[in-house]
Formats: sequence, structure tokens, C-alpha cells
Amino acid sequence: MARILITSALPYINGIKHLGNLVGSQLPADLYARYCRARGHEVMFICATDEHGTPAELAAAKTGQPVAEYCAEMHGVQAELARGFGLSFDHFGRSSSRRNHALTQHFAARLAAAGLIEEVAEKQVYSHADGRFLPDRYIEGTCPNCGHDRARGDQCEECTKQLDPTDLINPRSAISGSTDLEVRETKHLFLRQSTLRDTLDRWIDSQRGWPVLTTSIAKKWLHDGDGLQDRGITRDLDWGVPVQYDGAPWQGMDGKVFYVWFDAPIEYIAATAEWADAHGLDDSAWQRWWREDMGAEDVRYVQFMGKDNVPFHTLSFPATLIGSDEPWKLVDYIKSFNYLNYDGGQFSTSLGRGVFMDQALSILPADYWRWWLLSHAPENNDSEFTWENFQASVNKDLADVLGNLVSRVTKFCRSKFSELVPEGGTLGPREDQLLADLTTRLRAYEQHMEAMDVRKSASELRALWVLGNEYLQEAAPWSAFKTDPEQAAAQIRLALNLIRFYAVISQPFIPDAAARTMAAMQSDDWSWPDDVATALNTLPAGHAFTVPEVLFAKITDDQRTAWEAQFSGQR
RNA sequence: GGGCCUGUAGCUCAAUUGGUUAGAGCAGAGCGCUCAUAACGCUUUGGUUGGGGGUUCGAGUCCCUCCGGGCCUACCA
Repeated sequence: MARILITSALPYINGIKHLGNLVGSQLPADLYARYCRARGHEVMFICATDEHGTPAELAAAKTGQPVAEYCAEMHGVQAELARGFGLSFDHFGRSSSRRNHALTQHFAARLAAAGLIEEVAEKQVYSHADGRFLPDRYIEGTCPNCGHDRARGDQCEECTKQLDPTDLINPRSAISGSTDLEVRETKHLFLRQSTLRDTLDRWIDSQRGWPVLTTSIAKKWLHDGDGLQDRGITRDLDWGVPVQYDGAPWQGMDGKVFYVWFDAPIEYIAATAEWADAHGLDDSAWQRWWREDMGAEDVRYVQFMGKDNVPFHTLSFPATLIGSDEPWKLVDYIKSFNYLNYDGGQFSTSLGRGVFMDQALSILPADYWRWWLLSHAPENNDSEFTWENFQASVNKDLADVLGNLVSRVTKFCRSKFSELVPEGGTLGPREDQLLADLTTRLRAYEQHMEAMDVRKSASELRALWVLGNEYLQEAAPWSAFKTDPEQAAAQIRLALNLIRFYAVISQPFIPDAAARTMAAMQSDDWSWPDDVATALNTLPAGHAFTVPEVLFAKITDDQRTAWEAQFSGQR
């Protein structure tokens, strides 16, 4: 039994996430967490909402709520949706928690003590009308290069030229439209991560088997141009972790907060502390996951994230942990994902294009989404959601191959025998062959799951389901029943056990259907089938079961067409 | 501009890292079965691996070049 720490990239607080966000981090992390638990490992699966930053403040302002209230509400919404999708977090925390405030300030102090914090005076654009400093992208104006009149302060989207806000002609606030802007000097803290470049480089080199996507992004940032740049880790905002606090090793930072990308990863640790608090445990309970001097030396730590998050997890966060000069647990494996597109374009929150988590659950059960998203996870490339593909995959895989198998076996048994596992008969070479095939494929499935090869795991699982249909076709208990009912009884007894077996191994992908199946088999034996023959003897003759409701209703053409229209944009 | 990823059957993807005749699922065609959600099984059609050139006994895989798609480029998170 191993101890496995799993974190999913934190979903940002400003709204409901779409399916692309879900499949890029939380969902595959959940798959892995469920699998590890099923194998008997001790798992700590952590996620949280990322609540700080300008977008959160603006989103709150839009609703007219105080930002703290807005975040609390949205956290509740996201937590509910996570439950709806069956995301089995041990704790779903908040980066605005007291724990994160304390830890973020702790790390900042440690980094300062190690000489890794530098005060830098910068010039930034201040908007009088908005009463705030504006991040570059929140300043709009005319591009000096191509004349596009909606160029942003960081880059012109029309000609892709990178800009400085002061380059813009007729700059204005993207928030209010105000042109009453002023360049002001403001003091910020920088993390001197450039001094850790070689350390980080060696650390990344020492990792084996990380996805190319992960290492290539990290290497780019380490070696591109002048190499790894120092980063500002504070901002002129109200909502966040205060930079000036009791015991802070600097002065004059009042009214500033730490930048989200400094405090968000620290929330992985803080959320584990929140978990301990929520369970009435003391600090040692979370420290044994995070401190190598307090029991975390045998922990394997795996992170899941979309590719946009890679630089922060390969460089900034490790720099924070290493720079603290305390024995914090570093990540062992970073599983990163490409993007999921929607029907020929990108998901768009602003245009309401694509399917969002709340909408998804309102039209179909979570398992449908989980199965499609995971079996099409964008591991090697960006992938694409189309309704046609969704309908075809879900109907074939879930309804026909798995759902119908459960249906045909249980109904056959009910009509020819009873709602009890039938007794009598013996198993023969055909059954031995099935056990051998199941074992081979199950071992392959386990290997893919352990390697976090999501798509391959899905296709192997599906192949395991297919073995059941192949066996039934060959054994043909409906024929055997006419001449040798005992033979049919033995076959169906095996098939009923196979259904429970499928519930166990499918649970990481489709937990709801697995639970319903297990309930129908009137069992609660979720133990992993280390030995297939033993697993297929779990339900003895005479054991009662029920015929479950249709496990997966098919998606009709009418539904597909309607949804296609409904989600095409303009939410 | 620079960097990275990518292009394989109508569609979605594999191919043990250079090794026999490029494989699966879906869709299509044919046959079988009748327990089942018109479900299942078997067989089968379908490929100049984006184009061109090169290295090699051997290239989907390595190199060059051209074409297409995507991402990143540090103040969105």
C-alpha cells in the first residue's frame, strides 16, 4: 500500500467551468484518485477554488456583491457541481482560507530570509475612474503596429504583436472605458527564481517519464532568451493575502496582496490543512502529506493540470518550496493535458459557446460526460467535442456494450430461473478461456491506469466489457437452457458475477452506474479483483439480485439536434 | 518573429521508441443469433502514414524542405 497525494489545478472562481476545464484537470485527477483508492492505497485528493485576482474582483463587481460574498457563493456553486460530477475530493478548499493566508505569508517570510525576495519599484497604469491599477490586458487602445482599435495592453490580438500598455494609442480602461489613466510608480515584491534556475533545471532533468508537454514547456521557460525571469508576486489589489502582516520582513506594502500565482499553489498545502481542520485533526495529520521531515518521505505526489498551468507548477511553485529551505514535498509526476475544443472552435465563456458544467448535468447524468470526456481526453493533442461523436460513443459504449450486457443477463436469469443466482452445473474450457482473457486485459488496464494513460485505460476497460458479450454469444445460455439447464445455470452464475466484477473495475470512470449495478447485485464487495477467478465466485448460488433500471438510456437524434442548437453560442 | 506539439482508413485514435504484410473502435457491407436498451457475435470493404527529397539492409518513426492545424511566448488565470 502506497500513499498518494493528488492535486487538481484549482478552478478559478469567476464562474462555472466548461467541459474543457473539467477534462483538463479535475476529472482525470478524480479517475486516478478513485483508481488508487480502489487498489487499496491511501489517497489524499485535494482541490480548491482559486479566488484571488482582478477577474474575481470584477466578476463580483458585476453582480454588485462584495467580493468575499461573491466568492463564497461561487465556491458553493462549484462545490455542488463537483459533487454532481462525482469528483471525490478529500477536501475542496478555498484559496481565500485562513490557512492559505497563514501559509502564503509563511512562505514569503521564508523566501525573504533566504534572500530570494527583492523589492522592485515598477511603473503601472492606474485608472482613476476604476480606482485601481490595471493589469496590462485590461487596458485597451489602438495598436501602434496595425491600427486595430481594440488592442490589449499585453498584445494586439489582430496582428499578434506584443505590446507594452504605454505603446497603445488612446489607451482606455477595458473595465470602464475611462481614458483618465495615469502611469504611477508602485513597489512590488519579486521572487528571485532566476537564482534557482540551475536547481530547477537539474530537478526537471532528474524526473523520468514526464509528459513531453510538461517538460518542453518547463525547458522553454528555463532557457528561452535570458532564461528564467524573476516574477512579481504581489499586486495592488484589496482582495487576497495581505503582503503587509505581523512579522513581515518588509515595510510599506500596505494595501497590496500576493499575486494569485504565488498563493494558489500554496493552497494545495493549505487545503490539506483545511481538511485536517474540518475533521478535527491536528497539524500532524496534514503535515504527514507535505513535510518530508514529518512523515511525507514515502508520499508519491501527482499533479493534474491543463497545459496553461505548467509553468507555475514546474517552476514557480517548486521555486517557492525549494527556496523556503524547508523539507516540503515536491511533485513527483505532472500530468498535463491539451485543450478540448467545441465543435470546430474553442469553448468560450464569454460567448456561452460550448457546454458548461451546470448545463451538462441538467441534460444528462454525470457518467455520460465522464465516460466521453475521459475516453477522449486531450492527452497528445487538442481534441474536439462534437455532439455526433458524443452521441455515437456514449450510445455504443455505455448503452449497447455495457448497459445492454447487464440487462440481457439479469433479465434472462429472471425469466428462466429467478432473481437468485442459479445453482448447479460446472464450468468448462470456454469459461477458463474467458478468465484468462479477462486476466490479461485487466492487467493491461491496471498498467494503463497506473501510468495515467487515460484514453488507453478507457479503451481497455471497454474491451473488458466486450469480452462479456463475446462469452455470452459463444456460450449461448438461451440455447443451453433448452437441453441442459444446469449448464445454462453455471453460465449465468458466471455472467452475474461478471456484472459485479464490471462494477468494481468501471467505478473510477462511471461511479454512479457502478454503484447502481452493485446495488442491483445486492453486494457491497468492492474489493479489487487481484485474482479474476476468485472475483467471479463472489456471488454464490442462491444470492438474491434485482434487475436494474436501464443503466444508460440512449441519446436520441432529436435530443442531439436540439442540444446542438442550444449550445452553439449566446448562452 | 521565436519555441513546442501535431498531420496515419469517411470519423476518433494506436503502432512495444528504426524492424516482417501500418492496427483498434465507430460508421459502411455481408452473415449469424434471438437472452437483451433494434441490442450482441462473426466476417469484411476501406491507407502512396499531408507533399517532395534524403539517411539506412530497413522509415509512420530519424534529417531537410514545403503545405496545413494547434498551443505557448512570462501582467488572464
